Amino acid sequence: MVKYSTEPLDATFAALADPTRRSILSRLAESTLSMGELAEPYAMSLAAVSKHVRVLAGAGLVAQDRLGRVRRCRITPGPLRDAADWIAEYQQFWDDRLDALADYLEETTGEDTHGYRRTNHRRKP
Amino acid sequence: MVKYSTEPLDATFAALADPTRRSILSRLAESTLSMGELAEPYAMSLAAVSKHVRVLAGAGLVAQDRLGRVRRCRITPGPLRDAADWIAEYQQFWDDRLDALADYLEETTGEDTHGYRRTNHRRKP
DNA sequence: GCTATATTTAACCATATGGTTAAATATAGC
DNA sequence: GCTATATTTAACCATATGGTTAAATATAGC
Repeated sequence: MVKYSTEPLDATFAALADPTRRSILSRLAESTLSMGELAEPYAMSLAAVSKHVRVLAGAGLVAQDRLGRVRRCRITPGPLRDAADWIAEYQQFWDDRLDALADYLEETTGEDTHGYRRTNHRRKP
Repeated sequence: MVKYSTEPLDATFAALADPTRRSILSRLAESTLSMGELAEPYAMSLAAVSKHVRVLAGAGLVAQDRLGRVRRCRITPGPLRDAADWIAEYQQFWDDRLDALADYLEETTGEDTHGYRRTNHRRKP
């Protein structure tokens, strides 16, 4: 119903969920670009691209510097680190797939190991 | 207007953009859980949680095994790896912040270095 | 078979999202 | 100052999202 907190991670992941926005970030990783340059390759209006940049800026992923009448965009990757850190918590799962499968089988066959299965594994190798 | 491709990354990042869904993933990283167990801590209906799990399952992040009338959910982290890989492309930016700032200043002062600024830097240390 | 339990599905609602075109704003440059 | 250019903002629209309650479905267990 209501938005709970609009945590930074919400905004970051939501910003990354759109292919146009990922493309924009990817291009800004190569060089800074004005709005016009940014919009050129996409089959949508400049106004639409402007909105996408606003979403990225709202998530703190992009900043705009005004140089005269042109707005030059650059990437500000801080929030990406937090997103990467969040995901990294799960890295063990794709590192140790067989292990995870073993745990899963163990669990579904009924053993009582509530919540403490992978305790002795290293989180970040 | 129309959805372009609904690429896997779109679905993955969109799924991660909701705090309830991140919480669900986080809990499923500890152990598998039935729908009822999953829903218990949240201030929303079981139907709402069921929808969240559907979104996660649609993104390939969660699978459900039917054991009688109970659906036991488990994490399937494959898509997380792809998301992490996507983000990792930008890691140099938060690794080398000062370097990036230098490049930015260089660019805004007008040097013609189109697109090949960070060429000699290691992408993945 | 009947009843209770676990879960999903349907119908609905309010708000968010991603796009449009047209108007507004601000600086460039003569 | 006037005109062109770069960009944003406004008003609008269709669809998606995240929630609700009520009904439907399916198995458990006597």
